[in-house]
Amino acid sequence: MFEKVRTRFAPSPTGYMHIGNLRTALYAFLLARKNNGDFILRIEDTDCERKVEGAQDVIYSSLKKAGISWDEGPDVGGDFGPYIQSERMHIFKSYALKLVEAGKAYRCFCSKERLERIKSLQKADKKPAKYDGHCKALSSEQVAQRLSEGASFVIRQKMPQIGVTEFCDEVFGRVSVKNSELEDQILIKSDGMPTYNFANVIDDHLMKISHVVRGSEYLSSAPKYNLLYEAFSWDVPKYIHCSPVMKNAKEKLSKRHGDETFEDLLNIGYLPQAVVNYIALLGWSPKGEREIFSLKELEEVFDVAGICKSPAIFDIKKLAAINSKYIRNMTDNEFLENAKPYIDSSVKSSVDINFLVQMLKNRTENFKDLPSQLDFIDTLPEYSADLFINKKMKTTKESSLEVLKKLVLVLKNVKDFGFDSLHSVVFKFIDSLGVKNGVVLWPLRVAVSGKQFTPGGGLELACLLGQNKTVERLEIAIEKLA
RNA sequence: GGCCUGUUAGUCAAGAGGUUAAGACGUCGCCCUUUCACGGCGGAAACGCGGGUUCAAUUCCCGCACAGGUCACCA
Repeated sequence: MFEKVRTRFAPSPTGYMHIGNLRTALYAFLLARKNNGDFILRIEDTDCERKVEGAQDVIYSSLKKAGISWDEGPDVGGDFGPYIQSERMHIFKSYALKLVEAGKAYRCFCSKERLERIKSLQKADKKPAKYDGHCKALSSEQVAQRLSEGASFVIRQKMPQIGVTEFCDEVFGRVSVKNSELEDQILIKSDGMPTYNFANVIDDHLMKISHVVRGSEYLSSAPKYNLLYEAFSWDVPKYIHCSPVMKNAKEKLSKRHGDETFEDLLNIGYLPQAVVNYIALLGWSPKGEREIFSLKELEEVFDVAGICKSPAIFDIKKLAAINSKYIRNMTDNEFLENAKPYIDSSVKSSVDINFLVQMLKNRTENFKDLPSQLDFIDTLPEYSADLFINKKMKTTKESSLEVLKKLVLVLKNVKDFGFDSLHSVVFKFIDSLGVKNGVVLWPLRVAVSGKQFTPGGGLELACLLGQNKTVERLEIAIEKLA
């Protein structure tokens, strides 16, 4: 049996990190960490057509951004290398030959034409397409004969004809398939290269992988894998199949259809840790009611038992909510550090940055939103006088005009334009009018910002802008309303 | 089409043979001596359908529907 928990992530280098893949990597990583095991990164780059320049670097950098570290991999080495599948090609054939010698696999000389013929016949018969085992019965003389003729061949695994193969998936439970459903799968292609399925089993065994975490699309081929392990008398790893991350009830999230990759999410302003936290929750749930977990905390809490069987639809609103929680949990300095570039990009005039941070921290969902939220500071945007109308506050253009006319006089005479002083002056003013706060504060906020939504209240904004700008903008509003 | 798998509110999800069927996001309403995108409180909203088994089923079993996956010398 396996001495140690060893999991792996085996992406092919596509040039981006798919959300579903990242989640698979996360689960594999967490499982290893939780059990003081090893997490291995193996690059499956045997699909030459799909090769993309620099794609391996994307894998490294994305995982690093996510905080996922690996104990063995192409860049860090390890005792079970090489960790790049294309460098392992010499390994596989000898294993297949062992199976042939043991009578558990055989050479198949069937032409592609013949295979296609039987397939189309089966299809016409509405039977599942399956290799008919034509070459299984070839005698060793016949095989030697064909070999000496230089005939090309593939190596196929002999599947049992009767019985069932079943296994227990950690997520899906018992899964069983009738052996008669199974095809004599190809292990080695006619060019001498292994098929993905075969290489995978060999690599996982050689790398002593104890738990295979992967997408549920492999669920129905898992019995085939098991039969391979059995043919070699190897320990079968535990399987953890994960249902896909969907964009809606019918379609998977996919880059090809324009859906966000991990990198895309970071580019539109989501914090890597928030994304990791969110996708951990997509298809897995912790015991209690807590939702916010750092990676370190996830390493402790993670439990395969919490993985859910059904597909999960990706909901960016939930991500946004989690992102804002992460922002709120930042210290003021962390917040400033992250927000500074965005603030600077739209605010050139000097403002009290600490005051601004206080205002923004609890209201920011995504740093990328900041420039458009703050652009009013430098220049008052064009706005419609209709903004002054608010049913709930019972403000109208007329009431706003009246209030602002009086308010501007009050504000002109305030000595100390600090928040506390301003607050007491304005509330005294509100008192003297005998109206609800909103009747004054709403028009103030609109006049000062020209916006419907702002990152703070009217008083805060006035304080931020300072006396001159505030008075100036109130006068503009009065003109507009008059 | 064969086979495998899944189905709790709009979404993520907890859950158990007997529960007022959690929680979160979203949504709606109310509150706020800091007005809106903050905060607080509250509301609406779910066990796909049909049969069994059982005193009792959403929970177990069987069908059906719907959805996904898989059936390559692709990975």
